[in-house]
Amino acid sequence: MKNAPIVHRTIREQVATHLRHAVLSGQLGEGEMLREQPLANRFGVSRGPIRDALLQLSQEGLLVAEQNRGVYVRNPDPSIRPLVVEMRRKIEGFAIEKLCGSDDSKLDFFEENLDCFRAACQSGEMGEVVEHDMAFHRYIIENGGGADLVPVWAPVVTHMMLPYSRHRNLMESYREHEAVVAALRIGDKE
Amino acid sequence: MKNAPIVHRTIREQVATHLRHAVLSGQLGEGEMLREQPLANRFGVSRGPIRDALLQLSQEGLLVAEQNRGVYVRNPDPSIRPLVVEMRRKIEGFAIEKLCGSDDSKLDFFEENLDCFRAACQSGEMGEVVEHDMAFHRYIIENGGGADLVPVWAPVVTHMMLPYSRHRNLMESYREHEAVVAALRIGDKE
DNA sequence: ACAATGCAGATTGTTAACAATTTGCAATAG
DNA sequence: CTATTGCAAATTGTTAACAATCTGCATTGT
Repeated sequence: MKNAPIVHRTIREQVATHLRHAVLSGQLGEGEMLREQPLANRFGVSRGPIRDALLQLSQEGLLVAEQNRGVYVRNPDPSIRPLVVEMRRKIEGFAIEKLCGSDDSKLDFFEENLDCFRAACQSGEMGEVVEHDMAFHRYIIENGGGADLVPVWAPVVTHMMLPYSRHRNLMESYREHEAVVAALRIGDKE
Repeated sequence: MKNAPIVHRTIREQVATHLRHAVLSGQLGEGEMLREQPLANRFGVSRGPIRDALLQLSQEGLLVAEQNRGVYVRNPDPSIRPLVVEMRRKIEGFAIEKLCGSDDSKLDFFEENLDCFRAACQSGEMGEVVEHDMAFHRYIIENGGGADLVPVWAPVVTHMMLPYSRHRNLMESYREHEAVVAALRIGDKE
């Protein structure tokens, strides 16, 4: 019997992805404080899983946690951006290369994701855009690089997407994804 | 009035650094399970901070957490090692470069750290070795790259140090540190 | 004999109460 | 009037009990 895709995620994961989307889609401004109790009330859970989610997002570099003082949205330092951009290219290039000689069934995911991503970009729903954009890159890493590459990749892509949540040409991002998928189809290594 | 260096660290941090040293110094073998209650008893605290520490170390890539099944020491995938090595070089090179034209008072730290590191290498106390090795690299990142670079760097250096905790020439590592400090003294960029 | 089912134990996930720390403001001394 | 001290409220850190989930093994039915 085949397992359906996981439905039972832990509360921590649900809160973490929700907050991640909220920050990357610009619903939460830079420097904005995130208090535990209000978040717990808002999600209808206790503070425990909220704390876990905030700790996780702090580790990813999306938030900054100060001891006994709370957590706020990171204001990214632009000076390290060139380094981060180069690292993202290196990591995803590494994963894509390994993905080339791979099963064609993988392409099905990309086709579907591309459709969703384009629709989201056109509608301008930033929450949806972030959702499918992250899913696209994450799929490349998990299937090409393996589980060990995920912890290395996560903070990099987080820092990449942080400052561009606002002023960013959505359709341009879409064309980049499109180009990657096209290259994968013909097995190119570019 | 001047604040003394922080003495009040949170339990989560203490547990996290302790476990990190335990894994990197080889006291915990690959694949070994880490149960929450036994750890809580061992440290004389409750499960809460232990859970936080395990989550943090999982995010760093040192441990692997499976839902409702526990946490174990990661068995690093050697195939991604070349990529990780290159990333570490890029990151630390970036930070060291920015550290070059910097205050000479910074050198004091390196001198002292170098002494401690050499002593630890000679005595063979792996716990101490890991302690000062990590402190050396972390100081470079925090002072050269800024707080924003830490989340990106942490998983990389973790994955770097994981497989080499055992078969690794300690004195060779020491000479590398020595060379870096010597280069910093004359302001070299290498 | 063999596979499916169903407990019991162990383990993680969640909750709510409690403790410790920080912060802003008011009272007070200089 | 200014600076310092000392609460009081808000907030995070910790704890212990409770709930949900997984694992292994015995039982059962075929």
